[in-house]
Amino acid sequence: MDKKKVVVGMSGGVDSSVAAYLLKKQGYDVIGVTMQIWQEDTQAVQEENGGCCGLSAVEDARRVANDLDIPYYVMNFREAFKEHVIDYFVEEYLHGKTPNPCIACNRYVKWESLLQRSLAIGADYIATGHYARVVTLPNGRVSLKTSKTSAKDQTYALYNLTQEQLRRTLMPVGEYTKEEIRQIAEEISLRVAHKPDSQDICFVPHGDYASFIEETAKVTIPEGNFVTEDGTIVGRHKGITHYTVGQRKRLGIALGHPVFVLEIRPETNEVVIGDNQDALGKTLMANQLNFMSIEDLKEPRRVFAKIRYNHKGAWCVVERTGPDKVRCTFEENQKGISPGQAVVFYEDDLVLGGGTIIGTKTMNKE
RNA sequence: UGGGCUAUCGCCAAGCGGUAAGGCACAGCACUUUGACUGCUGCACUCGCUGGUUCGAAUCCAGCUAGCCCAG
Repeated sequence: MDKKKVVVGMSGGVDSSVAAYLLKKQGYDVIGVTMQIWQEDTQAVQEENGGCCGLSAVEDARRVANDLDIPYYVMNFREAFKEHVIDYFVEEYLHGKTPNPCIACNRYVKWESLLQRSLAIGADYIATGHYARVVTLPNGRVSLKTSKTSAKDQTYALYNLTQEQLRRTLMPVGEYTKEEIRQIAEEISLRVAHKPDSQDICFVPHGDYASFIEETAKVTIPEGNFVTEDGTIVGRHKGITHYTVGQRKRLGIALGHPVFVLEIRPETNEVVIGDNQDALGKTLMANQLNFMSIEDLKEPRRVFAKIRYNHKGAWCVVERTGPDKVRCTFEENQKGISPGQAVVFYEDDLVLGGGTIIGTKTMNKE
């Protein structure tokens, strides 16, 4: 009667399935929900995951919910997803940036649309199968703590959640390792126990995101020149959307030594390349800030920062340089600081906050 | 059409008589809820062509072909 009600976002995968199980076991009134985000109606029931079972995300989730004996619904979030994730993704690439759609999806779809609708049906919380831990700090702030093992930690993709969102969030999976989660799944005989982890951009199934952008934006991305920093033309590129700062492979130019993308210039349709040394940098600027463990950044702080999902992290000093702008100065050179990607700051195992990379020092001529 | 030089994987490039290094590019795999990075594996039964010398040649010799350079 006084049980807290929680909506669990179920993808049909192992993690969210176990999350639902754990919450039920913990005494919550659990409701399973699968979000329809990009799949066509007809595809939704045909989309395959892995070679043998061929069950759709919805089918898997529905069956798990049935096995766990919890109510289950499918909610349509295609509109929000298109606006906040797909359109954003396409726009960023067209402007020579490198977006992270997962972060946008978390912030605006899962924790905005899903949360709202969950609250509307009387839920107290929403929960997901993310490997992260929600913690309330002595200062009253709610933040994220890295998951039990750094081997599988997803706090990076969640740095953008607001205090209000975090207060309504449960992430039971963060207390376990991936192996433990799979083991639990096996113990309770979940049929998805051995389903492979998801990867790649979910709405671009075959990895060809450049074609996806052209189709979605209904534009043809023009070819252009590869140039070196001094302006020498060294080759032709397939269109700026095919590249990202720090990229080495698939450039198609043989200079006898490895070369990397240094910069993408949408104005001139040029992609600047250089050698390994040129690809390193110690400084980045970021905006669209969000703080978690602290309310605001007033003084420079030495923090551990990640500049991409799988970055091992690096020490830097972050300091405010504007109303919504910080500069981050690393102690060691970093490779592939890409505008559009997120930089997330950590203090010990707590997420301090983060922002969106807008450029490096050299690019801003500072 | 006098002289000189060079012709080895898509590109660059080792090799100098003993049975084809390496880098780039490319492909596959691993890693990965983004793009990348990174790691591993694969990638010339053949060295411009034709002969010759030799037990044995990409490596020496001759001719041919092509390109480059210097002279005209």
